[in-house]
This record gives sequence, structure tokens and C-alpha cells, in this order.
Amino acid sequence: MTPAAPADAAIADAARPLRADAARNREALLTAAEEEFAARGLDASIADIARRAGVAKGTVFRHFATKEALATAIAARHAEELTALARRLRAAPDPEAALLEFLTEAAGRLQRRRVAVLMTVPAPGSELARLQRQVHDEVVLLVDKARDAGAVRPDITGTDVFLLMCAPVHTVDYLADPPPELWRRYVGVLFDGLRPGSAHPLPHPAPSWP
Amino acid sequence: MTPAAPADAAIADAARPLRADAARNREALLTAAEEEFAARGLDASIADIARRAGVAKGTVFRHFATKEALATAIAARHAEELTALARRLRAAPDPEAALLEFLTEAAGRLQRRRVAVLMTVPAPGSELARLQRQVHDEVVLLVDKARDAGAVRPDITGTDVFLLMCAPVHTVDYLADPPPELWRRYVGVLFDGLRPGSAHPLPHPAPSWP
DNA sequence: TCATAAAATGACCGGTCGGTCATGTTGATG
DNA sequence: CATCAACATGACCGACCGGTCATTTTATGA
Repeated sequence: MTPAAPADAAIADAARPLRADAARNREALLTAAEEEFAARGLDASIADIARRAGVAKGTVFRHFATKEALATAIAARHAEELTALARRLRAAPDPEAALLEFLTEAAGRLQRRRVAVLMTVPAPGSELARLQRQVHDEVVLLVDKARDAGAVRPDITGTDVFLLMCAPVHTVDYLADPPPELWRRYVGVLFDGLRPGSAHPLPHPAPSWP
Repeated sequence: MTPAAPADAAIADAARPLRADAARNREALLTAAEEEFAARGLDASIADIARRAGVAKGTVFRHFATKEALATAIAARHAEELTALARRLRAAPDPEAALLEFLTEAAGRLQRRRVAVLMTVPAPGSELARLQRQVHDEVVLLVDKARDAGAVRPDITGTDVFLLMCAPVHTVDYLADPPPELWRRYVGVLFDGLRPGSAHPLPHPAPSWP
């Protein structure tokens, strides 16, 4: 039939391998975009991203159909990393330490790369939505294990933790020049809030996902 | 000398009272801008705000020298409300209940009006910076009282609480269609994290303000 | 009622940005 | 080396946006 339509390079999944220079540029664009988004938020301009990557503006749109697609690609990469991290930690012997390490490592990534902005609500049914769900489900398992071990209060769900994940990072954002490790302090506060013990009943039922 | 320079209306503090229509428009602009910022973030356009307020674009700039000044005016209004709230609660008999009510009421406002975006780091020395400091100082007093009463762990400062204030609201933002009262749940988690009892030592010294 | 300063208006400007496309360049393949 | 599809380029387009200003409207107070 159709001889493998060239289609859009942006939609070229793993169809045909990229040319060497194209692969290089794609990678350069991803890291440049990540840095630019981190520095200036979603308003970073395509032109600046292209300049930082050392390519022309048109090249950006050869690799990513739209600016949103570029942001999504970055978010997807981080979602995959978080899924892998959670899966790895799920095999750890101490469930409490595992959950704490997950929260710490996740917040640390989000802080360093400043990608919390990109983790907005994705279009339903989109690829990013699927990847977010993967992270979510993995966090649920992690939290379930921790709860079984008595490290997490019984009325806290995995979805709660998933939503609370970015809180320590956002907290620090209200400071003009935050100490680079201050977020760890608020991971501590959060973790203590998740613990059983002095916990008071929570005033609202847990949310569902999505 | 200069016969009371007409100057810019934007800088007209309480110099001379506004004309009736001007006062009306100013108020309409503030509420329209608040709604528009809430719906579309800082990127809401002046044209849309003007349309919603039922005035022409030029009128916006008669009242507020710049778009940023408009956003600042809204943020300032909320800062003043929060200061008043904290001051009032400081006189309450039960310091623990007072702090909880402050966190609840503050988060509720931020959630309803979606003004957390406007509470960004202000220019040093600016009016908004002064108002933020007022809120901060008032929160410190509230937290000190609560700590003295044993309702807050000893290693938590007022600055911590000030920074954590918006966390429950941000947490809910990662949900596509959050239950309108879900933020209360995360106020609960936060408050339990602030309590003494099962608290573990925090991994980073408290920040200073600013 | 009238004079006047205050206020409102909306066309306009310079600039930016996301995205397109005709053209030129280059890496793979035989 | 020759060929060609894949890729890169950057001028260009239309839309939008914040802000200005000459002109017109209007509230106010005498």
C-alpha cells in the first residue's frame, strides 16, 4: 500500500531511524528546551530554544510539530524517569525508606530541572496522560507497601502522595533566592504529615485518579 | 510651586478623590482583572480585562500604569486581607485553632480567587514587598503563639508556615477537575506535618525572610 | 447652565511570537 | 562518486499584545 508515508517527522515514532545529524539536533533541542523552559517558564520562545541548541528555528518544527509538543516531550521523559525510579524503589527492603527516597529524589529532580511547570494536566487520552498514569500507579504501589509496613497513615492514598509530590518544590518558589537544598526541609514536613501517630482525621475524602 | 501636578492617575494615592465614574471603573477593572487572571494566569490580556470590565483599553492604563501594576494591585489587596485575618486570629483564645483557621481561610481564599500566581517574588523595596512582609510578620506571631502552646513542633518557624501556606492549593492544581473542597484535605496533611509528636528532625535549617 | 479639568475612547505603533515554506545543504546508500 | 530523500535554513506571515495619544465625552462645582 502506501510506501511508509514520510508523514511528519514529529510523528515518526521508531518508524525509521533518524539521520545522524537529525538525532544529534533532536537531543540538543530537548536539552536546550529544558534549560530554557526552566529559566523562563512556558513562555520561553522557540527562537531562543533554537539558538541555544545551535539550530535554525525551522528545525525545531521539523522535530516537534508544535511548541506544546516540545514541552510534552520533555515532560514525558521525566515521567518515564519517575516511573523507573518508583519501580526500582518498590523492590527495596525498607518500604518507609523507599517512599522517603522516592519523594526526595522526585522533588530533587523537579527542583533541579524545574519541570514542575510542564507537569500540567495533559489532554485526556494523550501519550503524556498515559505516562502520568504510569507514574501514578507506581506511586500507589509504593505507598501501599509503606502503609502496610505502618510507615504511612491509613487514610492517605497513593493518589494523595502523587499530588503532593511537587509541593516541596513549589513551597520554595516563593523565596527570591532559595537555598538550593531548602526543599529537603519541606519534604521532611510533608513526610511527617503522611506518618501515622499524631495524625488527625483528614477533612475530605481522598481524590480519585483521574 | 507646582500647583499639585496632575501627574499620573496611577500614582494618585489618596491625593484627590476620584470622579464617580472613575471610581466605578477602577473597581470594575480590579474585579475583572482578578477573574481574568484567575482564568488565564498572568497571560490574560489587557484587552480582555478591559472588555470584561466594560471599558476601553486606554482606561486600563489610566488607572494602572502597567499590566504588572494591575496585578500588583490585586495581590496587594489580598495581602492586606491576609494581614487583617492573621491579626484578628492572633487575639483568639486557642492558638492551635487560630493557626489552623488561618491556614484554612488563607488557602480557601487563594483557591477561590486563584491569586497564588500573583504572589510571586516582588521587586525589593516595592509596596507589595512591604505588604508581604506584613503578612509574614503577622504569621510569625501567630506561629510563635501556637508553638508556645505546644501546637507546633519547635523546629518550625513562622517563615516556614508562610511559605507553606499555598501548598495545599498547588497540590490540587494537578487534578483536571478537582473537588472544590479537596484543598482542605491537604491543609490537614500540612497541619499534621507541623505538629509536634511524631515529628522527625528536619533535614535543613529554616529559611530567613527575605 | 456653563466652563473646565478629569476621564474615556479606540485607532495606532513597535515588537514579539508561533508557525510556514521555498530553497539550499548533507548524510546515507548503491 | 553519484543520487536523492531527509534534513536544515531563515526570510516571511499573520496574529496578538502592551502601551500611547489626539480627540471626544462627561462629571463636577460654581
